[in-house]
Amino acid sequence: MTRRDYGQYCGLARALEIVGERWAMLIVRDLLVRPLRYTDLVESLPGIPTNVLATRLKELEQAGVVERRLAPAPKRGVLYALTAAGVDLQPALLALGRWGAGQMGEPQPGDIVRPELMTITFRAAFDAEAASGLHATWEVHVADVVLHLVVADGDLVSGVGPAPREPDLVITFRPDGPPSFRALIRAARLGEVALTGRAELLDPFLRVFSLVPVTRDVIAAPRGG
Amino acid sequence: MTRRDYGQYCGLARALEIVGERWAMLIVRDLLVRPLRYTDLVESLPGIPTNVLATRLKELEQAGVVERRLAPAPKRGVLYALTAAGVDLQPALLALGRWGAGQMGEPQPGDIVRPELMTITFRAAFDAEAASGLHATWEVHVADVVLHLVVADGDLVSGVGPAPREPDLVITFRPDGPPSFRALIRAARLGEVALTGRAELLDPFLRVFSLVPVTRDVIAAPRGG
DNA sequence: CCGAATCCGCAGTGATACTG
DNA sequence: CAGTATCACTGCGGATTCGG
Repeated sequence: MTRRDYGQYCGLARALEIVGERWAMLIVRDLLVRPLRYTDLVESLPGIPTNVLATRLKELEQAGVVERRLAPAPKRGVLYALTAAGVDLQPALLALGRWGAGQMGEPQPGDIVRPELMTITFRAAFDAEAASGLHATWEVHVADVVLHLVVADGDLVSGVGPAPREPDLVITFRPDGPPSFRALIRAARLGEVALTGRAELLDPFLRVFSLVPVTRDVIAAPRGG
Repeated sequence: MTRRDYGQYCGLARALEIVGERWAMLIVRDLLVRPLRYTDLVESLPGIPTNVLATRLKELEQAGVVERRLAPAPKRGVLYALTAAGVDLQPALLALGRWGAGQMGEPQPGDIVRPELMTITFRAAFDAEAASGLHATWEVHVADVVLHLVVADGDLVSGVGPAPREPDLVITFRPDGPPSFRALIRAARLGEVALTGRAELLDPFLRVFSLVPVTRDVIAAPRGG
């Protein structure tokens, strides 16, 4: 058994053999936002050694999670993107992120906070049930970054950049401290964000993106056998 | 930043700092079946160095994921069990397991297959929608291990040992090869399992525990910003 | 500039032996 | 049963260098 091989016939063990190494899941997370070039990843993952990044990208490509693409016209080069199997990691990744969010306190001084990642946090926080019957497009402006959120009856599309069509409401957040999702929600609750458009869509926004603790599954009571 | 610290304010990064180290998730997986003693874990995780196990247990205890308990009367000693926060990892762990299951082929010679883990696989495979309105108790006998499954209208309780009440149907599987979940389902589909009780509950069993690929989330199309 | 490869020191891991 | 102790090894962190 190689170092990374667990030697068990188990889906979880298999998953960890593929994306369980250090930095691997964070690479997938960043690529869930959009395809990135090598150098984007380097600055997007503060502290990652370049040799480790290169190794992970090869391993993930080998495993069919990531694929190399040629970047389109203006800037030639390589783009790293998720394959379908890579995108399929999203539910697991969001679930892990939700759990971790519950284990987090306030941002520590020195913690990196990148507003682009809110794209993913919005997906993790999205409450499909609360959004049933709702149709709305928001744009969130935070720290020079523009995000868009399109909710259509229980479905969410979130990404960086302006909305594909005129947004119903633009929420502009000028944070004092780190531009985190929490800080945004806090400010929005307190009315400390600027609104442009249909301001009545702020309440649905807060209801649909709440990131409350997930309901706890019941574990079977131990019992002799 | 310490070695295991990612220095990012991100739920996923935080989660990986806690349960991202090698073997950690597999320890949590085994404790989701039932509390175990140190030596149970050693044989339950083939190949784990005992010093690594001891280190992980301390780290997970420190992080509030695992707690030490005193074992009850007949056999004194230490039991390791999940805290509420540890149990909360289950949705993420099952999601990762489902993804990994889709990346798996047939068991390799040398792969360990432990039927107790089917407890977890049943939870991962459980289709709550397909189970709505269904009330049934199954017992699965496979390779000297007894598992129970209690479905009550969209809810599942699965564990090792006999069912808490008389099971509606007992499914006995005597595998030729490795006693995996896949092999069980395959055998059940082909009628190669022994049934005791209400045999008409085999079909619901197969509908509710299928482990089909999850529906793929749509990723936002890349767009300039 | 992009996309790495290379080198070094060290921390985390694997394997085994040993102990209260 | 429930862990420590020891030691070789490998992967990681950090920095530098290199080719297109």
